[in-house]
Order: sequence, then structure tokens, then C-alpha cells
Amino acid sequence: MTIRDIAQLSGVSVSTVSRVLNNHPDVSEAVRRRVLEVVQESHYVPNNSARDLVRPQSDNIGLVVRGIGNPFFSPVIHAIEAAVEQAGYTLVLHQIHSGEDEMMAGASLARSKKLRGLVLLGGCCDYRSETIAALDIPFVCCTYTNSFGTLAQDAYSSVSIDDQMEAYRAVRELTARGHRNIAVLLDSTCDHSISQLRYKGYCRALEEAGIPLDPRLVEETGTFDLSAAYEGARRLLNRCDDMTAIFAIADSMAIAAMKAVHDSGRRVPEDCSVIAIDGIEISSYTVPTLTTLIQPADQLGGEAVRILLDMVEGRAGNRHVLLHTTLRNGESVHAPK
Amino acid sequence: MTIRDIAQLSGVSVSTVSRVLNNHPDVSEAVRRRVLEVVQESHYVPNNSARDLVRPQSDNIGLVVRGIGNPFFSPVIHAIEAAVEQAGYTLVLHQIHSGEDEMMAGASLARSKKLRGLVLLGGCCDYRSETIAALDIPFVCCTYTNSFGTLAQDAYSSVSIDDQMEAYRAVRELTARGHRNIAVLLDSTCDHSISQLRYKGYCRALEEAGIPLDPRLVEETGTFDLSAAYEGARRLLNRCDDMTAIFAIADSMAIAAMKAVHDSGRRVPEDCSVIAIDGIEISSYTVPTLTTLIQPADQLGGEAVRILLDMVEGRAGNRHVLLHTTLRNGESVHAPK
DNA sequence: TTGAAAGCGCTAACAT
DNA sequence: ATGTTAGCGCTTTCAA
Repeated sequence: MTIRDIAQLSGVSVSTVSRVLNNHPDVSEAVRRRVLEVVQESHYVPNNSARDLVRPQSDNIGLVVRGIGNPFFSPVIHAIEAAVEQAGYTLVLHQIHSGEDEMMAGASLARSKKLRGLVLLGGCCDYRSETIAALDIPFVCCTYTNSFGTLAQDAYSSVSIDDQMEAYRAVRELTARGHRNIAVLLDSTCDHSISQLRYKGYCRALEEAGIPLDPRLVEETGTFDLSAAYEGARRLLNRCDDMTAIFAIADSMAIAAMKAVHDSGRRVPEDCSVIAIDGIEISSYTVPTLTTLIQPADQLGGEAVRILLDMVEGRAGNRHVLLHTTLRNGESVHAPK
Repeated sequence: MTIRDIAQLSGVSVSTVSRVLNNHPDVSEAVRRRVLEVVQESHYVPNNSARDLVRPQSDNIGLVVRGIGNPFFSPVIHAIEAAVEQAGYTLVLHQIHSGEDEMMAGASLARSKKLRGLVLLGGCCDYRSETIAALDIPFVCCTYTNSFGTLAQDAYSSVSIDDQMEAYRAVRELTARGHRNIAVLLDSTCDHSISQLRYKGYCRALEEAGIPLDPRLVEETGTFDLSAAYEGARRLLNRCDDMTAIFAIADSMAIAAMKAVHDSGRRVPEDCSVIAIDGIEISSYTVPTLTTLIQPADQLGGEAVRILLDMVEGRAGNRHVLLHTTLRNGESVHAPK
């Protein structure tokens, strides 16, 4: 069933059908109704590939997400969708997985959907100029920035928190209360990504408090999985009797860690404090409520779109925005006994 | 940058470039290398719309999801992706929102991506034959079935649990332990959807136990939001002093409910038991661990794809599969005091 | 092994 | 207000 069939069935030309379908005003009411009727009856749905192919320019904004199930991304995606919609553009969402290259995916999407701009969610932090060469539209890194890459500042845009600084702040919440045996639960200390940045913040906070870095207190899980975080926390609890607090680099890991503390017969926060960064919805429904630095998900998404559209519409060039977290004083942090 | 430019730059014809790009064997090694080189250099990415438009048939399977952020969907989507990939097909994911019509979205996707089949995740339960008329490819409802619609059994496929039965089982866990004042926390009693089915199971279990239905113990939140569930549970706790257990129709609602119980100064399960259906990952990391009927997410996804591909490849027609949940004996259910 | 050309379904000039 | 027609970028016969 193509536009030709509809034209035939309605006894008009394809262009008239096209006009009706695209709400052009220059069609008589009678013809419009007739065509619409036929469209209904025959359950005709226009072929988007053909449309995309021929339309000179779209109002599409692409969103490439690594791991759509990540609960931290949910509100960010939501904010991006809302902002894009609000501005009269259409969001095209594309999910990729661990191994895939977000820039390739973005470039491919850009071509086929005639994207005007691209938002990257959960990309990597070490782009080089070759990496982005395939992309000929403005793009913005959302929730991360290119800390380990070699891109010029004006070659890309980003909206993120200062991961190192916020991790420092989180650990400071602990040292300020007198904790000295503070473990860190993270994905990796050297992934050239957010995990590494937050690890650096942890190190700096310890250093500043005059606490030597103890490798036994550093637990790398290799993933962000709950089960891996749980096991990691278990190992920490077995290994370090004197540990009084855990800094988890993500809320999800912290939730698993709290469970591990509980299962080991200790209590949060009396025997072991837990603090994290992210502020996903569910972490305010844990018992005890997780103390965490909440990322401004709405702003992260909203700013990303604002920056992008400023570029798309020629109002401004690349820029970088650093947002701040808000401490949620939950119930998972106390002074050590 | 089009295939023409690449042809020009490599000094060959477009068809040769196309052959190289599609790994056709009949190209000389020298030419192939030359073309690939140019492709690299110029960061050329083929236009997918044009490809989709011209390719006679794809190996695309569509997945239309209502609410990609739903944690219960995560492992199901994962299983679907894996099964589709495994069978040599490509998954095309499309997210829709509350208001949108999944059948329209599916039909549209089917046309533009030349889908061979479609999986629907989180659709509604009352289709009629007009609803599906626009869809001319096999489809399967995943995690729900058409309980409130008028479709002939052989007009569609489905993989789901028996929502009413499983809800009945969940509530039986409570009545069997002696609970009589059992509340239900749900989206709606009459949404013509899963919520309503599970409500019916609740009613049946009460009836069978000789417990009259008490409207005070029925709390409708109107959504699946955590905050709404929390507030609903609060109201329940305020309203019903004698309530000893809550059946939440989803894990996420149960987590919020457990928090509400805790915040009201009561304890789970000593003062109030909580049971649910779903079995999302995080609910085994709550304190206490949620007792819930775990849906077989992997099987749900895997079966859906199997059924679909059986149809796509002409091995079988429409069919319906009912899967069973597994009780996770957590720590949130006890006998009443 | 390579090239020329038709046509996928659609939109938007350009005609009428 | 409506119809005719030229492409959009690509793959695939068909010919060479």
C-alpha cells in the first residue's frame, strides 16, 4: 500500500494525497475528506524512510543512549524529550550497548534521520578529533565531559557535574564526621571515565584529611551491576573490620552495598555509613534512605537541549556547562562509633 | 557526502561502491581496498533511509515499548534483543508514551523499517479487529494478553503470566498465614489492563478465604509512580489501623509501600506484611528483601521472539503462552501478630 | 569484474 | 485547487 494506491482509490493525484497527509492548506475540504477516508479504510501508513529520504531538512534531534535501562538516565531522557518537544523538534532515540561506538551510531543516525543535532548520553570521556570527524552536526555530551580526550574545548559541548569535585564533596561528608577508614566501591579506577574521575575525588578528599590511601579499601567491581556491587561490598566487609564508611560511586551500587552491610549483621549507618552520587528515584525509598549527592537530572537534560538548539539555530557556539549536585541528607550517614 | 561522491573520489561507479559496502564478493581486492580507504577518509556513512527504502526485505524485528524506563521491562528487552540477534535478525526499538497508540506506532514502524514481525511490550489489553487491521505482519503481545478485547485467539499471539491467577496466589500467601485485613495497592481497579486483572485475583482470594471485600482496603493510585504508591500506602496506614498486610500489584509499588510502613513507625513484616508481583532486580536488595512472585523475564522475552519467528518463517501460526511466576521467599511476609 | 540505469515511496517545485 | 514530474540515496538487475 503506497501513496499511489491511495491516490488511485481516491481518484486524485499523489501530490494531492501528499498534501492532505501533510496538512497543506491548499486542498478542498471535499477532497481532503475523501482522501482521509480512503486512508482510514485501507490502513495506509506512509513510509517514513521515503519521507526522510526526500525531505530537505528535518526537525529531528538525535539521542544516543548507552544502556537505556540505567535508572539514572530515565529522568534525564525524560527532560530531553520534553525540552526537544517543547521547542518544536522531534526526538529520535537510539540505544547502543557497551561495546558500540556512540559516535558511529550518532553519525549513522544523523545521516539517515537528517538530524539537526545530537545528544550523547553515557558516552566515553576520551574523544579525539578523529573520533568526531564523521559527525558534521552539533552535538553535546550529556552527564559527562571529555576529561580524558584531546578535543579542543570549542570542538564540542557538554553538560555535566564536576565528577571529581562532587566525589570529593561526598567523601568530605564522611571525613568531616570523623570517618577515617573509608572504602570506595567503584567500577574501575582507570576506565578513563566517570568512575576514574570519582575515584580521584575520593583520593583527594583522603589526602586533604591526611588519610593515607589504603588499597584494601578500594573495591573495583568491573561493572555497575547490583550483584557485582553487592559482592564487592561483601568482600570489603570481610576484608576490613575497621571500615566505618563506604563511598559508592553510584546510587545503585550504594543500594546493593547497604544490603550487604545489613546481611553481614552490621547496621547502616550505626556500624557503617554509606554515601553515593546520583540521586535516583528509588534511593529515597530505601530503608534507611540513602544519603547521596543528587545530580540535577532535569537540568542536565534541559541544558543539553538548550545548548544544542542554540547551536542548531545559530545563536551560539559550543559551550560547556558544569552543574552542581544537591546533598540529600538521608539516613545512611552517621559519625563513626 | 553520498555514495556518488565516494564513487567519484575512488574513480569507480556507484554500483561498485555499493558492492564494497555490502560485502559482495565480486569486487577486485585492489578496488575494494581503494574504496574502503576513501570511505574511511571521508567519514562516509550510508543513508539508512535510502537503504531501507530500496531493500526488498529486511531482517528487522520491531519492538514497541511503552515506557522504556520501566525497570520490569529491562530484562525482558534484554532477552528479546538477545533472541532476535541470535536468530540473525536485527531489533528495531521504538519507545512510545502513555497516550500513544502502540498499534499505530507499530504499523508505522513496520512500513518504514520493512519489519518482518513486531513485539509489543506494555500495550493495552483491549484490542478489537479494527485496531490491528493496519498491521499486516505477525505480532506478539509480550507480558500481557488481550483479556478485555474481542480479538479471536488466532488473530494474535501473546506471552504473559496469568495475572489474575498469580495475584490470587500472592494473596493466598497472605491468607494462608492467617492475614484477614489485607489491603491492595494498585493503579486502578478498572483500567481494562493488568491492574484490573490482578485486582480480580485479589478479590477471588479474599472470597475464597471467606473475607468480605472492604473498600477501605483498596487503594488506587492512578499511576505506577513510586511517590503515588508511597502516598497511597500512607493513606492506607492512616485509614486502617487493623491492616496487617499489603498486596502491591507491582514490585516498585511494594518498595514504596515498605518505606511508608517504615516511616509510619511500623515494621515490615512484623506489623505489616508486603507481597507483590514482578521480581525486579532491585527488590531483592531492599531491607527487608521483598517477597514477590517473580515473572520469568527471560522466558517472557525469549518465548515472544520464538513465537514471532515461528510465524515469520512460516513454521507455525498464532499462539498463546502462559508462563508461571516463581515465589521469591523474601523477608517481607510473616504471619500477623 | 565493472558500469549504466531503473526504481523503491515520497515531497515539492512547477504547471495548469 | 489539482496534476505532472524530478529527484532524494541507495541496491540491483542487466549489459558489457
